[in-house]
Amino acid sequence: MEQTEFRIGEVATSSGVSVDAVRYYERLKLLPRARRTSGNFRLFGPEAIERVQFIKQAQELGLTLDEIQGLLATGGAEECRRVRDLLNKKIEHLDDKMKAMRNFRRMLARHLLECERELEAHGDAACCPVVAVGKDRRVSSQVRSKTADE
Amino acid sequence: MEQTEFRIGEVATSSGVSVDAVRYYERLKLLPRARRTSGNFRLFGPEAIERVQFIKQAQELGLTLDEIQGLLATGGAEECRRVRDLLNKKIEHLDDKMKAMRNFRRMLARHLLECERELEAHGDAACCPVVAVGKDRRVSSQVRSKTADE
DNA sequence: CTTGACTCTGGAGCTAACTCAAGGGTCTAT
DNA sequence: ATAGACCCTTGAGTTAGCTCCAGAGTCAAG
Repeated sequence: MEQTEFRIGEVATSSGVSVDAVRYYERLKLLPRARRTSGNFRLFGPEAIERVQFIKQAQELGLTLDEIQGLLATGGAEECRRVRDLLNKKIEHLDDKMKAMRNFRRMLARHLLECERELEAHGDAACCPVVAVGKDRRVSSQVRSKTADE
Repeated sequence: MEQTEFRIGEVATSSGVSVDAVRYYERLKLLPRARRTSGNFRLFGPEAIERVQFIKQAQELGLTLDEIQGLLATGGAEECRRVRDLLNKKIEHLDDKMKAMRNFRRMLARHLLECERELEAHGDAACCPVVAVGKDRRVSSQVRSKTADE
């Protein structure tokens, strides 16, 4: 039969974080306070595991625990609207980021190509061209006045 | 005529970081040590600005200064190969991340939809469904044995 | 009822990436 | 030559997100 209660260690290992981290999340209210055994051991439901995994995922994409916190509502209509707005913002943000990522990827790929051409051409005498990174980007306009415009 | 020398403040403001950060990058060798005026003021060339911008970009995509450091070679063939390999790894990594991002985006979008449906249907009596995040993801398999397999 | 693995709390310590402060020089416009 | 904006170094402080520790209690198996 399916297990429905988990002690902190199980939650931790089955979602790939430390028990300390789980307690930490609880302190920050990213997890609802777990109920306890008579001996004061935490008992989590399976949704806790899922939530920890959600947290990890979101984190890897650069959200802070604070932002993640915001995505995890528990309330009624008011809260729901707030979460909806946040979701919208976050999605937009993700879209921007994916675009930036594609650009950056292109840049790296270009450097990679240069790198390989250089090695091909000059072998052990090659001189890595990646140093002059960003060579072809418009930059340093409006750096004119040293006493900058307020 | 084009300006070709910049003091630290110009580098900082024109690439959107603090002067402290610029000095910090120099200490970490993300920037080559700048030459100095007779009065010991740093003088940077325009490539410093570009490099700082590169750093910022990379950072926003989740690279650490350490990793970025690795991408900025200065050496010969050996180094070039190292950078090439790193570039390859990073590109692969970026691809993974973009995929994860698309998934996460989909998840958020789904939550958003639920959120809106709920608000539509129940108005001010709505109860945010985002709490039960990750509901439809296969999870908590192999959480069987409490004394985990080493 | 003992043993060994697990858990508890509270608080200190750690890393990354800065930021701030003190105390003192430099530069340039007037 | 002086004011005010800028810069120097050294070193300490900050925030996020944990991790580690001590000292003590709990739980399941044998």
